[in-house]
Amino acid sequence: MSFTPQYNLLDELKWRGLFHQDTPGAEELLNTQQVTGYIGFDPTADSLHVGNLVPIMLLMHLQRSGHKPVALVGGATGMVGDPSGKKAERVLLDKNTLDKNLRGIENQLRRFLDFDGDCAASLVNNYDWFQNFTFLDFIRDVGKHITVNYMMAKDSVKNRIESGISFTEFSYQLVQGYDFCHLYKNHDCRLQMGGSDQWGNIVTGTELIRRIEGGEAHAVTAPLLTKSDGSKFGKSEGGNVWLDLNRTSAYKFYQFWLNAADDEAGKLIRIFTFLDQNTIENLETEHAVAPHLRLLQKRLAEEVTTMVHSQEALNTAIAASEILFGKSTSEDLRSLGESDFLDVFEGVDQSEMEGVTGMNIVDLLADSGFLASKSEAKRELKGNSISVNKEKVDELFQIEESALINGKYILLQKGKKNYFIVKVKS
RNA sequence: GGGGAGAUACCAGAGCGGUCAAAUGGGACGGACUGUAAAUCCGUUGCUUCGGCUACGUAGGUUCGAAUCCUACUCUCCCCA
Repeated sequence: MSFTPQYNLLDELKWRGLFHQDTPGAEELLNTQQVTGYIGFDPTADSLHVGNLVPIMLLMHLQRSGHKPVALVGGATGMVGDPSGKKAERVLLDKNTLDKNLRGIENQLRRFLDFDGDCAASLVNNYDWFQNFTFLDFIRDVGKHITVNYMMAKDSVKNRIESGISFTEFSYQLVQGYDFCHLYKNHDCRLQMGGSDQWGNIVTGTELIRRIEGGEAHAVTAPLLTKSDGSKFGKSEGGNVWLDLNRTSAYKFYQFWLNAADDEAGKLIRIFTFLDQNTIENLETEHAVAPHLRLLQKRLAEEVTTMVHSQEALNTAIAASEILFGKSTSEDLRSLGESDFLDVFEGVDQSEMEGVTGMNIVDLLADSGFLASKSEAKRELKGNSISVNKEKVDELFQIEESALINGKYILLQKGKKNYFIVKVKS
């Protein structure tokens, strides 16, 4: 049986900056056979965040190049805790939280992969094969094949020898390693991918496959994403940027990408979109000529928002951005119908209040919950940073009936980027 | 077990009887400039009914007055065994 991939996966990952290292022979395998490869996702929250998008892209590329992706959710490994990259022991999640997290993550993963056809993806949960695996069986059948010396040599363990590591987290690599072994045996899975911090865990898996099954399996890792200023990727002022619309609105999601720094945008657009090399290089050329137009960031934000959410979500996000950051005025705001207004500000924090007319701006800012205290409200007002319905106001400003948009909304703003909506109860 | 040093705002770190809501730097937020950038410059960074009120590890004490002095406790770090 002959197999030709749609494209050379590793070459593709390399020019996109998604390649860190692989095991010898991985490339040949991928170019001559259809390979089933997997990546595991930790159920640490009930939603994935933009950082998880990197492994998702890896799976999507795997599938697009003609191979079969398996997304694994860590119902079992999530109970243990991966020490990789962690400075201290983690708190264990309870079963209920774990279940909720697993369901949330599974639903999100489905969106990115095609579960039909020749390259049909599958979704597995390692709890399924671990739940009836007894401790004694595990240490006899799996633990016997790996020495403690071997396990201690891993960076994830070595880095914790000084500060301490529980037996639980120490065992983690064996549990994950066995996943690979199980998938090898039952799904003919011969590749595991992941971030470069997963290298140690993955190699424990290939080692187990060699010793238990006498087989050969491979690893491909992607570099860990860091921002050029050294801060963690995927955080914005408001914390993590999630894929769940209830946690991070389409508007905020779009803004996250739009705000990418110039020297990051080229890197990010390679990693997080499927645009080809030519298109990206042209965009970069255009961007270099007119950086203020930020074509690169706009295209990046459009592509990713559409991929993760939808075209409609993108449209809303763009509309909201135009209103919030364009040269829109108080009049533009008032010309919006109520449903448009709500759509535009869908992702903006809001609160409900009554008896707002006649209220002083200081009280409104503090009582609505937009600012923490009246002192802060006064401070910001003195600093000329507060706008009501897009017009700067001072400390003496009173809320009039005419300030209500559509008879019930007031748009508060601190600086350029912080918005808040007060919904007036009548 | 013995000896020593320390605990100050988001972080680092001064202050060592009143003039301390607490220097300075970083961070954060805001303003100017700009491209919803970077760099730069400027401002702000405990609460308040604007009378005050709470705050310098915790609890007491000395004093007209304490972040500063005393006592106990808790925790952290260092050295020796």
